[in-house]
Amino acid sequence: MEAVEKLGYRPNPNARALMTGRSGLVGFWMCLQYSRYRSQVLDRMRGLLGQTELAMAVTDIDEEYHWDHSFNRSLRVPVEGIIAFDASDSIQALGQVYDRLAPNTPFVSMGIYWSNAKSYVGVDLRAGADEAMDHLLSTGRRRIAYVVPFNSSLVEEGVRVEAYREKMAAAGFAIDTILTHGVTSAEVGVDLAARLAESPAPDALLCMNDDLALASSVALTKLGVHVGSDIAIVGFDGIQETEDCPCPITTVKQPIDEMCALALRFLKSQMEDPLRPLQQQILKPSLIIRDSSKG
Amino acid sequence: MEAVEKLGYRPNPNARALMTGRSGLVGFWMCLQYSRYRSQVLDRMRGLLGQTELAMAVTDIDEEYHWDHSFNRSLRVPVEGIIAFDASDSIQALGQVYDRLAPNTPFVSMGIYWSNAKSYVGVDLRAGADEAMDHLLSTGRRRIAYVVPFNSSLVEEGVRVEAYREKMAAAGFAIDTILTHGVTSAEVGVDLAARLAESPAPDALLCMNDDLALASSVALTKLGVHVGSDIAIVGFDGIQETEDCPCPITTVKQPIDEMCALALRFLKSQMEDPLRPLQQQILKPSLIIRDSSKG
DNA sequence: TTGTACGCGTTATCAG
DNA sequence: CTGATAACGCGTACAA
Repeated sequence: MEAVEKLGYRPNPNARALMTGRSGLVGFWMCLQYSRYRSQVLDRMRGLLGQTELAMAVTDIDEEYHWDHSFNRSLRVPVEGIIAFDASDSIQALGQVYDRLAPNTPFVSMGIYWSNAKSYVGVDLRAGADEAMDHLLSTGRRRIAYVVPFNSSLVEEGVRVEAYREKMAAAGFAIDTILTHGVTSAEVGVDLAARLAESPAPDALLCMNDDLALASSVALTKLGVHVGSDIAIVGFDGIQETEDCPCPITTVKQPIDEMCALALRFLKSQMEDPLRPLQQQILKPSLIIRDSSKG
Repeated sequence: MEAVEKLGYRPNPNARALMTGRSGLVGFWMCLQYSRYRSQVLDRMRGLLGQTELAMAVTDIDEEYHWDHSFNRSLRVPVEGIIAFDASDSIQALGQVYDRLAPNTPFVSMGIYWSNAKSYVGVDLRAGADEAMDHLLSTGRRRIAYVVPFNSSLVEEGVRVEAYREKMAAAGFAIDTILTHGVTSAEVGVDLAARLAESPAPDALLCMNDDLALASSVALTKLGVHVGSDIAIVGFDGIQETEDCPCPITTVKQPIDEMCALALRFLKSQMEDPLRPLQQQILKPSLIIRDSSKG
C-alpha cells in the first residue's frame, strides 16, 4: 500500500474487466437524430447512472450506416448490459441479429418500439395518439392536419399517422398532411403560411413531436394566428418546454422518469442474475391538455 | 471463418482491450447539473463521435459526491482518452490529482474552465460577459439586474458576476441581484414579480444562462411586461431555443460546434501520439444581439 | 498457409 | 493469513 501510494499505481481497467467480466459500463443505444425529447431522456439516464457505480457508454444505432458497421462498433465496446432507446429498425433486426452477436449480454429495450423476444419497457404511444385525436375531435375540431418534416419516416409510418388516419376516417373527415422542411420556427413558419393561404385552413395541428409543436406555435403567433382559439396544437413527447412557454402546449407525455428508472431496474436485475426470465412492461403515456387546445 | 459464422463467435472486447491497450472509448466528464446548453453539447459530442469508430463513456464529476468517489468511478472505466467539459473544481483539482491517477491517458478539457498544465479548448466567457454588459450600457440601460438561481455557485463566483460587478461599478451604477428559486418560468415569474413590485424596477436582466433568460422572457410576458422595450434580457450560452422563440433573445453564444470539434481533434491527435506536446486554444464567444435587447 | 506458445495485468485459488 | 500461480481471451511473433 505504501508502494501504491508512492508509485501512483492504478489498476488497469482493461485487465480488471477481462478478469472479472465486469467493465462497469452500460451501453446506451440511440439514434443520432436529435430531438429535445431524446436529449432529455439521455440526460435522465445519465442522471440515474450517475447515482450508481455504473457509467454509460453511448453509441448510435442508425440505419444511415450499414447495420454491420453500427452493430460492430456498438458491440466492440465492453459493456455489461445494453439499453436500446427508441431503436426502431434496430428492434426489428434485433431478433435476427442480436442473438448471434451478443447472446449473453443483458438487454432491455426502452421506448415506443419493442420485440417480444426481449425484455422491454414499452410506451404505448398509439393509445396516446388515439387519446389526442379523440380530444381534438370531441372539442369540435374537424380540419385537423398532421404536421411532420418531409424527410421523416413518420410521414407514412408509425402510430401517430396511423391513429390520425383511422380517427379521421372514422369521423368522416379528410386527411391533411403538412410537410415541413425543417423543425425551426422560421422553417415551419414558411410551410404553415403556405398552407394557411389555401382554404379551408386547418383548425388543429397534430404535430409529430413537441419540437415541431413549439416551432409551430411560435410561427403561428408571428403570423398573427392565435394559438388555442384560432387553431389548436397538440404535440408528442411531453418535454418540459411545452409547459414553460407563452402558450402552454397540449402534448402526449411520455413517462420519461418511470421509463428510464424501470429500464435500468430491469437491466440491473438481469446483470445480477443472467438467468432471470424476460421482463416486459408497457407504460401508458398521458395526454396533458393545456391552453393550446382548450379554446 | 466458417466456424466463426457457425458458432456466432464474437471477440471479447475486454480481452482485446487488454491486449491492444485500446478500448474504443472516449471518456466524457461532465457534471450532473442539467442545463439545455450542457445537454446540447453532450448531444453534439455524441454526434461527432458517432461519425468515428469511437464510443463515448459519459461519467459525472461532481462535487456533491466525494472527489475520490467520482474520480475512482470515472477512472474505472477503460477509456483511451478523456474530455472534461466545464469541469470547474475538477480542473482546479486536476493539476494535483489527475497526474497521480491517470498520467498516461490523453486528456483535454473543454469549456469555460482550464488549467495551463493540461491541453484545453477554452471559451473566454469573460470577454463575452464584458461585451454583453457593454452592449446593455451603451444602449442606455442603467438599472441592470443580475439574475441567478439562489443555490448556484454563480451567485458570487464566475466570470458573469465579475463582469457584471466591474462594469456596473465602472459606470457608476448600483448592483442588483435577483435570486430565483428555480429555472422554470413559473418559478422565475414569482421572483421577478416580487422584484418588479419594488422601485426602481430594473430596465435590463443579465441572466446567468439561456434557460433562465427564456424562463424570464416568458414570465415577464405573462406579467404584462414587454420584453425588448420595457426591459432588456441577455442570456448566456447561445442555445438554439433563444433564436426560435416569440421574442428572440440576445445571448453570449458559446461556439459549441467548434469547441467540440477542436477538443475531439486535440484528443485524437494525443491518442495517436502520446508524446505530443500540450495543445491549448482559447475560443471567443460571440454576442448575438436580438430583439430582447434592441428596443 | 496453418498452428502453437507466450504475454498483456488483473483477480481468484490453493498451498504453505 | 500470506505468497506463489493459474486463468481470463485475444494479438502476435515465430516455427512448421
